[in-house]
Amino acid sequence: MDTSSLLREHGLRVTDARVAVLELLQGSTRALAQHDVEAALPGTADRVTLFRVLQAFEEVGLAHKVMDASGVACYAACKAGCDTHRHKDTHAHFRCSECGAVFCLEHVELPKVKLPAGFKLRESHLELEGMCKGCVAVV
Amino acid sequence: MDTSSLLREHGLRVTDARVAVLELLQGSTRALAQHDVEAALPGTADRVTLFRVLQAFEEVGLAHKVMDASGVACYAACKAGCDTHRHKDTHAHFRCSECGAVFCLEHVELPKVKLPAGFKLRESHLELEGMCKGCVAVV
DNA sequence: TTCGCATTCGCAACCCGGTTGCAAATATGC
DNA sequence: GCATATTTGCAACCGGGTTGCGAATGCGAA
Repeated sequence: MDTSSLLREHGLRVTDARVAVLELLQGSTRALAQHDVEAALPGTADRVTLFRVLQAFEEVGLAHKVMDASGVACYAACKAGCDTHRHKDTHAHFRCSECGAVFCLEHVELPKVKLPAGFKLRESHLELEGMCKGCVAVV
Repeated sequence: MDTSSLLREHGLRVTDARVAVLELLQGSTRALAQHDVEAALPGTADRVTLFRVLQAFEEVGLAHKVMDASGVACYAACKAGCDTHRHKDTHAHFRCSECGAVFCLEHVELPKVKLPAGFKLRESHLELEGMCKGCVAVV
């Protein structure tokens, strides 16, 4: 599926900024902060536009949003199976404590947890922390 | 163990702000944002002081820091077994999507996960999301 | 191809949590 | 009670996130 069709299919108009960002996300193994996107696509769009593009992607189910260790939002392209109302909900993330990169891990089984009485579970996310391949290599 | 001794034991001087904040955290079932602490202890200390108190608690192992859904830091008193260099590392948090509260869950088993080649795991955190007792009751 | 309208963009400005530098206040050991 | 290292409060700064609004643009219809 090409990028433009993918955008249209999710109800978004096709613009330079959106195409560029979506392709960037799709080509990345890690989740990118707005900051990273700005750096990777210099001069492509205003920071507000990037903010809105990423926000829109999350709303329509084109990208996941995940917080890095310091609380800044990072985005990763969704795989097929996500849509506006329901993102793939069993999802794991790996955060590198060296470089701060966030990686998405697919196919992770999550444990059953018993919650205190009265609590209702909706989603589970497993957050892993350690060193990524690149940083292990450097040290 | 009383609060003052606990502070001294962790190498911190005993001050009004620290005692008040530590007791607040210990008496709370949920993790508190700096904002919450300010609201709970009006006039006790400047926001910078609260920031530094919470920061100090985390450094010496008196409190855990955990991000809420929007990336703001929340703190919860550590149970015995945490120290300066090593916080209890298998820990689960429950975030209420209604009120934003963060609860700590003890005694949760985490699954083994196989990471991509070259990655090194150090800690795991399970993040659960849903509705807390109070919010379920309201709806 | 051109037109019209709804959407999107860029800018300026604002908000808020987090953070620092520094001088005044204070906890602690003697 | 004194000296000193730590802690506090203030003012100010920072950066990510967010909004309002007029200008530019995508896209369906003519």
